Amino acid sequence: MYCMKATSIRARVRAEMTDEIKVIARRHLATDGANLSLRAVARDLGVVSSAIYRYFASRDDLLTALILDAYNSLGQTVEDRERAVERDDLTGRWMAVCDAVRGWALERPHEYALIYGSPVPGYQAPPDTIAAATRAVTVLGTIIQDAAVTGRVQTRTGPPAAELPDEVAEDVRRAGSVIAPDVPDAVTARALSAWVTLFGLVSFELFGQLNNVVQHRDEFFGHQMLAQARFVGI
Amino acid sequence: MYCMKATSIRARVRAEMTDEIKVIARRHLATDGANLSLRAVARDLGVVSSAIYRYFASRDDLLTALILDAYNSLGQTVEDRERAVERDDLTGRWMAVCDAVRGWALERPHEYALIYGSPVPGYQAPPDTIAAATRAVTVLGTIIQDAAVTGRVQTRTGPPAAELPDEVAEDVRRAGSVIAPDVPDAVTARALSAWVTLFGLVSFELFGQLNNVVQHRDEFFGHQMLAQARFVGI
DNA sequence: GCCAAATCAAGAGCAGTGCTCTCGTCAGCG
DNA sequence: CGCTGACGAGAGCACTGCTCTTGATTTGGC
Repeated sequence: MYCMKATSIRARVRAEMTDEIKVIARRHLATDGANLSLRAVARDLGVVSSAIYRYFASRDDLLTALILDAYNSLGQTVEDRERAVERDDLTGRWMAVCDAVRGWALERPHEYALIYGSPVPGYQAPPDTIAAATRAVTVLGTIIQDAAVTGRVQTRTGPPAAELPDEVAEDVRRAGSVIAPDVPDAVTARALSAWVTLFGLVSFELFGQLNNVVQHRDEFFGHQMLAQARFVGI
Repeated sequence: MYCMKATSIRARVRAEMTDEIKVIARRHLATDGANLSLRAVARDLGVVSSAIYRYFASRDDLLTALILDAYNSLGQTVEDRERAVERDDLTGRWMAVCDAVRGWALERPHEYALIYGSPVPGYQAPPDTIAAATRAVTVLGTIIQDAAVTGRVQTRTGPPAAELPDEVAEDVRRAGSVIAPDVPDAVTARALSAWVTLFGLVSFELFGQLNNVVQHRDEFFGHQMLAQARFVGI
């Protein structure tokens, strides 16, 4: 019978309502900026403001839900775009990741700001958030892992680099232990650096730090990220 | 006579009042986070809220003033710290800049977020703001310029790097033309990349993206920035 | 030295916000 | 089929940014 469905009717319409709130909230985020108004969302939904509180305990709760969705959306996008590249094309895979991140960010600047901009006042990252945040960087880990096991990673790029201090080696090893265990620490360290550069550049572009400096955004980004690939050693 | 002073008494107390408002606003920024309340500032100042509007046309105006001050404070700090290093020690000068930026940011996280985090909703950068924002990066430009004129810059670091596309070379040349005219375009491009990495890393640290990943923040930062110096070619 | 003019702080008030509490209503569950 | 729990509406509180008016105080020109 219908009533035996895994989710009761009540639970289903509740989930639908929750989704609808998030959709409208995202729309408001895209137009009005970061200062999301619960009351405005309620108005758009044709409902009184207090009704929202049946679904989200507070405005911060709503924002947290949007943050989680954003991390997952970015992660999904990166995964999909990277998967479409031939496995052997390591540079192509890295560039696909970079383009996916930037493209996603340019399409949803306010959602990007939500997760990679200044954290909201009371910024506590729930555990499930950090799991979702890991998805994108995991893709990068897989790339350098593949590079390492197929012996196609340069361990020495550039002039005699500084040796890794023990503390740094420790951090780097722990960070790479799960997804990139066969990658030399020095390469993992450079990959983390490239990761930072990727998001640094996207943030600079989105937050206006490149205004009046860089005109050809696509070409500049592409070149710098390619240089990062060479720097990492793939 | 006293009355002949260049600034009238009125103008002087006005400047003092303006400063006092900014000081209290900065304090509120440090404690309460980014959502600065004009009324709370007025309360702390022992004045009614509408009185603030004699000195700042709006809350955004106050924030803009704080942003300008923050840029100048950061620029001043970077300039001072870099000046203290011996001119010939190019790596030391670069590291001093990096440490100055990070130290300044760690001391005033909310002011850093104000200028390098997500821009406030209606984000229009007044012309004087971009001038102040240039101070810090100018120091970096001077370093690579000094490196270039003394012939101590590696133009080829690492494996055969990608050639600079014309559009990128154009942007890079314009960016470096004033303060670093003798630096090869490829080096300027890498310096810009290092600059992005510096602020990317500071932002990641401040905005919580390094939580549960990097434990030894000082050592990690120091190593990565040293690696950037090598990457740039100094 | 006086007086008009400019400047100032105070207060009331408006529209908006997040959030809480209460109160009928109605529909899904047992 | 009846009950109970979830639900939306509404009022209300404390707060916000901002505007306007009012009365006091200072300033600068005569």
